[in-house]
Amino acid sequence: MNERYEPQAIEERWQRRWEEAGVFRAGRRPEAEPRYVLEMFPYPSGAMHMGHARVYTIGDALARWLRMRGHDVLHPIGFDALGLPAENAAIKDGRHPAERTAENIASFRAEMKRLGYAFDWDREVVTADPSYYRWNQWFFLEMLERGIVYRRQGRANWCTGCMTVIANEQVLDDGTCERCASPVIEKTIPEWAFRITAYADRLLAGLDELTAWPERVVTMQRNWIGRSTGAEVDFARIGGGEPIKVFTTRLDTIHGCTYVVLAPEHPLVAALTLPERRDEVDAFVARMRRLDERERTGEGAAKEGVATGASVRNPFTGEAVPVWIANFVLAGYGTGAVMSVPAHDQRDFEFARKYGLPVRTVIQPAAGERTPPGDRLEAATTGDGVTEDSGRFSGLPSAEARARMAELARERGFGGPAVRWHLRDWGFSRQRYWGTPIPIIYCDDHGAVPVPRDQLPVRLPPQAIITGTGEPPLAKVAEFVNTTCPRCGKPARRETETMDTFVDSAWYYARYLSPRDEGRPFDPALARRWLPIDVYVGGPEHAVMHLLYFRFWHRVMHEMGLTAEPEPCRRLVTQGIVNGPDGRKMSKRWGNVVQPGSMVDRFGADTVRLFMLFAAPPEKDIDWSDEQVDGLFRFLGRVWRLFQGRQAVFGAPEDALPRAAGPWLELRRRTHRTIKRVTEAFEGELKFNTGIAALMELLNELSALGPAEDAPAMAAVREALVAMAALLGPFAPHAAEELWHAVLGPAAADRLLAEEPWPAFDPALVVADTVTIAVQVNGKLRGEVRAPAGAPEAEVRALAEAEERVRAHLAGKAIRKVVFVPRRLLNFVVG
RNA sequence: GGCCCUCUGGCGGAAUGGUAGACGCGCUCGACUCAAAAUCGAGUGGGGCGACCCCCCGUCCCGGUUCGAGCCCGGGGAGGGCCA
Repeated sequence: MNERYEPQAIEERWQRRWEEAGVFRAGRRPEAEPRYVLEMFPYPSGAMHMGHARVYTIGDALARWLRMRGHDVLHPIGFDALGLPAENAAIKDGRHPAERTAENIASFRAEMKRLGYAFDWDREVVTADPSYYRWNQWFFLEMLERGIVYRRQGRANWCTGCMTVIANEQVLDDGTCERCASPVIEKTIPEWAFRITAYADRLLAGLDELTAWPERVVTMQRNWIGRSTGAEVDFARIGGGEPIKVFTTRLDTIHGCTYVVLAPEHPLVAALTLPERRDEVDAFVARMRRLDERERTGEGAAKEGVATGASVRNPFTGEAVPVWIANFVLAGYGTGAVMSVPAHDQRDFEFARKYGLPVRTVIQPAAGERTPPGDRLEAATTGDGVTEDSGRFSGLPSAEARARMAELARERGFGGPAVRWHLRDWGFSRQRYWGTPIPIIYCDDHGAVPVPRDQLPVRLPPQAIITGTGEPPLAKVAEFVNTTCPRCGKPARRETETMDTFVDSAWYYARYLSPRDEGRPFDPALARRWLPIDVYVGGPEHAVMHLLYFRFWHRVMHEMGLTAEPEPCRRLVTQGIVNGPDGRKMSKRWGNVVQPGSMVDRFGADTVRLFMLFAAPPEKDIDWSDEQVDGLFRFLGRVWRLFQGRQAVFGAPEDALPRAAGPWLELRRRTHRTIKRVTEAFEGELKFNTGIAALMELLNELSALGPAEDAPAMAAVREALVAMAALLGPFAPHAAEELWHAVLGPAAADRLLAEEPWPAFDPALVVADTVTIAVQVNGKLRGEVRAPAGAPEAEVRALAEAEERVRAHLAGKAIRKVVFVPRRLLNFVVG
């Protein structure tokens, strides 16, 4: 070993050795229990940043540890290479996204290799590669046949000048196009969608099985799926026509309904509106259409609306109530229409007061102060209670009223119990270039015809001109668009929209199983061995969308018989952000960006890795800290010098170990306790920071000891050194290899620590034979005594009472009670 | 507004209801050196203390349960996340 710790001198060498030996290839231990460790694959925009270094370091430590525990480990990596940022960058600098993406991937790959991640590079998957996205197309066709993919009418901003779809941000406040100043109208255009709502109940129920997912993520998914039970009722239109369906969770309040509100996009708006109200309504609707959901219903947005002049009949009271249109009702949720009960819903209350609509109290609290009549109400009372002024349903508890009223609606045929979901179907067509082409051909005679499977992949034409105007760039590539109908052979046009990139990330983990498979997306036999993923590490920002699509897709694959279990992943670890040294988010704007690459140059990969793991537990945010990093570099330097200074023990015979005594026996205990503590850092909650701290403690103790003179002492030191090198393996793998080989010498020259067994501790050595017991008087610490670990209460009490300080606090007081916790504490309760 | 999370030294963070502050950073002092860097050693929650012993206070605040609460329960505050 070198005299000094110089990471630059060793890291590359070990990376090469690992690669040559292929130690990180999955499937090398067919007899062993498999483990699949996965980190969310990166979107390679620009260079790798600290956030990436953190996820991959966390996953890598786990993967390396599992390998040392004897498992056959699958730890693959790939690149999420399609998508908007690459396309936008291409628009900006005029380069083809494929070119830039390839460069970025090469840079990521190099950085990852420099950090020494134990990836099985043979399985690398790049989603921009037609050999990957052809399977997106294949799944699309499968799902189309199963009715999971369908075509629906979506809404989009259509510029009457550019004759194309444009994004919300491109529409100016006056409703004209940003580039050509022509009016923008809302147009319904067909789009493709996944029927994820058909899986809502299963996705919800499946959450119960995800016991090793962070509770936060499970809750977010539950809220996003958002099951609510209530009732649907029809409000008949006065003057006839299609009734207005409303969904409500508070049917018990319907006798207090004083108006009905529709979303601006509700299909009946135009038909309902009286001629004298039309101008005002049209203006309002037009204005609302230009705002997205957030702007309409968000914090700052005032509740506003307009009356249509029309009325509908409350099916329970027979009363006519006015129909309004308002910004806070969303077309996509429920039926796009709500019954408003201002007395018992705050939003309805505010709206009613603003527009002078009547307020009628129909619920009284079960106990306590009565709710005043509507005209004297200051705020809505929103809780359940007992109905009043509700005809034959008066005097019922809310829950019972709801059930009975829904039942009546069902009997009479104007509604009934209903369940609503917040979850919407997943519209996945994009008017973009850099995505998976949707394998559909439009024929004048046969409509939308699926591309036959043997013609996949439908490749992205490289010559597309990318403009970012909203019109699909593929539409301009004649060679791509013009084709023939697979059914009749007549000229036909290809679909020019591409798929959302969430499709790519929905199933990539399965492609890693057999990445070069040309006959199917992956090998189901391998899926039975490796899936579900044992640990999935990634950022909490993916808690809802990605992880929900990922679960959805897996369920579909499960139904197709491709996977054995319905859920894709057993355990999820969400890691925190790496902020700049100033505690702010790393960004060019703050000038606080620290590149992992430059840190590897300065300190070596091992120090950077140690920092990521030592700064805090994985799920917490951390601030980059040069001082803290310095400290970890120093730690490795101290470890290095320790080994340097103890070379005399490298050859010590193991059989002398049992004879270690005195401080050397204490050292052995410390060694075995350290093994236990570091092992625990990987089990259950991940606590790499305390695991590394335990190694630091062992180092401190070892450094404080004088030279080992006899065989047992030398053997004890050697034992500690070997353990330390091995325990360091998952955290600082390069230094660990070097140190481990230094101690073991030529005998181990052809072995690699990376695949050695994880050290075991001797249970007899982790329990101390003498313990320090705290002595309290009335719960306050007044001393401590040393006693044999198995000492009975009486013996410890005698020792404690002999302590002067304890005696002083006991003097003149009567001992009422003594609490004894073996090995830990003795508490005198005096009075 | 709803749901959820967090709050411990100067800083990052440790603590199965049982000695609060492990470990690291920073800082102070010392050793080595002509000097510096590097390294090594000692100290480091606040207060009463010149020093020791010792005592008091201390985990956002208030209350409770308990022999004993950073941890459990109730109420409040501040900060953050997600959703609207």
